[in-house]
Amino acid sequence: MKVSRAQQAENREKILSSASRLFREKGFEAVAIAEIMADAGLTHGGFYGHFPSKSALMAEALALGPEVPQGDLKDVAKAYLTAAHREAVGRGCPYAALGAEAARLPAADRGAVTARLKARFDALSGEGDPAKRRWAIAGWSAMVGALILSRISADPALSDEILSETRRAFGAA
Amino acid sequence: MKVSRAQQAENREKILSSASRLFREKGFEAVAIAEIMADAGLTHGGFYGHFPSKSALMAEALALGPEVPQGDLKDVAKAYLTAAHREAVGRGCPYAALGAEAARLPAADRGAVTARLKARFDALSGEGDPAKRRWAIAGWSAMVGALILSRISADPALSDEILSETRRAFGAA
DNA sequence: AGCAATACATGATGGTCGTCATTTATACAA
DNA sequence: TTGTATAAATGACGACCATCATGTATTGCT
Repeated sequence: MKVSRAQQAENREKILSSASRLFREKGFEAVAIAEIMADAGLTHGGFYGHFPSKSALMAEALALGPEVPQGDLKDVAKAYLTAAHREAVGRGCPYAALGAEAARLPAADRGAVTARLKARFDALSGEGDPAKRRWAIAGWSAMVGALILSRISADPALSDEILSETRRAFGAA
Repeated sequence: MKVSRAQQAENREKILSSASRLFREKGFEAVAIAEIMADAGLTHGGFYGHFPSKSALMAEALALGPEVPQGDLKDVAKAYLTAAHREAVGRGCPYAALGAEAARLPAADRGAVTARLKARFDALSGEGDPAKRRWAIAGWSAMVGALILSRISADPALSDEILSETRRAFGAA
């Protein structure tokens, strides 16, 4: 059964957002296409009318995710390094949830993520200020790393400490 | 065919080290038990004599990996944030290669990694010096994050920049 | 209004995987 | 030396998955 053009576009977006969330929650290999389609309210057969492969879907889903936060590093740290973000894997940072799996994608499929990454560094860097750019890169790395490590720790105290101490390293209480 | 006690222990270690490398290279779900066993020079059937499940193997394999590097943060950064480390995923840092997947393990299976993580922070922290501990946590987070982000980038220049700028943020040329 | 295009549903296929039951051959104890 | 415990090999099972072929109903054009 055919659907309207508008409905088709809507379905594509729904597939993409379902995939993005499920991939972050369970990992790329652990999610089946049928599961994504069901989550989007469709059946598995229609998938290949929207995307050429599961990897292509992953490549697009990776470049989704929350908008680049506004403000300087300190503000970003205060919003990013929270227990709520640690818990909400499915709605959180794609680099922290899927970074290692993104790195395993063939280089040809990593163009979109790379562009997003570049844009984020540019947004956090000053115009032509090398020192500021350096701290943007090292600082953003610290946030992603801290979130991942805090998620690994089975000890809640250590997990909290990783978040709070990294926050304080940015001068954010 | 039964083997000697020594041979059995040796086999177990071989399974563990093969698993550790393959998991880092390809991810947890992408590696089959038969593949691990073949890499260890055995067949798949013997696996469950050594480990109760694939997850249990993952939990043990995660706590393996390179020794905690000696020296202060600057020295660690110089050794950790290199192109060679970025390329050698299978022989590199388990947190950077498997961090997100480790976080998805049930808490009961994360005890060993958590202990390793704690030990690393303690090794990098001064004795009872809160400021030093803060920088150990934030600094180690930055290294793990930078390595992951540099592996995501499909643009070699950006990938190199992430490593070198983060290195310089530690005062390491 | 009628028809051709097509988006999604249904169903199938070939392959893979984790796990377990059974067999085989060897180590170790008696 | 002989018998038994057992580590690993072989093989099987049920489930699941990515992808594709075909059916079907609805859209959008003429």
